[in-house]
Amino acid sequence: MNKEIDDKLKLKNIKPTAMRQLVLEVLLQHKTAISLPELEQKFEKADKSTLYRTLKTFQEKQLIHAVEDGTGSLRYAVCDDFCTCEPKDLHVHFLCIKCNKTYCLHDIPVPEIELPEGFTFENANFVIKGICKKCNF
Amino acid sequence: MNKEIDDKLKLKNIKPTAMRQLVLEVLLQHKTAISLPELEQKFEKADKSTLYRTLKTFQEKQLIHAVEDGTGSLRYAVCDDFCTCEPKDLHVHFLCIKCNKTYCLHDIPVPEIELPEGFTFENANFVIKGICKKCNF
DNA sequence: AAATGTTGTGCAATCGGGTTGCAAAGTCAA
DNA sequence: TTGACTTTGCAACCCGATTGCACAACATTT
Repeated sequence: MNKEIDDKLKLKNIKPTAMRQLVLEVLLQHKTAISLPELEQKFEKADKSTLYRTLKTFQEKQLIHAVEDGTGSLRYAVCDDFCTCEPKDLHVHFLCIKCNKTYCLHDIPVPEIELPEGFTFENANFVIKGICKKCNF
Repeated sequence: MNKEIDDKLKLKNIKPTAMRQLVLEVLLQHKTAISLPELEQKFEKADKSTLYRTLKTFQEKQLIHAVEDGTGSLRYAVCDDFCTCEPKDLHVHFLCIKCNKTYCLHDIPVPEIELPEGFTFENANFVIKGICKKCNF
């Protein structure tokens, strides 16, 4: 099997079943974040709930992160190798309103915000909507 | 009928039906953003699709704005009087993961982000999750 | 290898938010 | 009052997410 894939699974302590290898392969190939329904379409016959649980496992083990891009379905993208999904690892996402793809802007961290007194920070979801490079030309 | 409510409707060119007055009243009373299902519960017998379309109308006329807070349902809050829902009017939202309420942080504008070349900005959704003041004490 | 426990998978069903079609009721102007 | 337009209520539907259950795959112990 593909070395990179098995390495990534091992790195995050995920047992490398056939299903998981396939799913991770699709996730890695896909340049933009992908939703469960989209993932389903990539497979001829895989079961929805299996895919669902595979994504959940990946997410728990911090192999992937979820983006709430407001399209009505959560989208997932592979984390950087040493991401622990903590505040410092958070980045901005971009949803193209034309092609409906969601990009990870890995280089753009979510800006720190000074919250009102008494409010404490746990997590953040920052999605910018607009037109992506491809659709702009 | 309540003067404030009718004024707000008139200001945004919305015909003041009984239903709309009631819905706006609830929205104004409610300190945090409210979802369609939550709104439904505030009424004994109002119809879901009527409420749905009322919210849509309010949103189109920029009386309210929607927040995608990742709870699975859109939440709505009344805009400031002269909000036109343009980038300059965007503010950060805060979702308390304990009481599940979504606050408008009116005073905290969504920070400007320098997008990668070729990407253009249209809109943004920035939700911070954590514990709110009430739940922290 | 057989027996046992644990984990993963497939199928079917359910839940819940959002949305739509349609007909009846209400509004308004001529 | 008539006719055009808008709003409302009801029922149905769509679709993403989630769960229960049984069986399969795998690992572990004897």
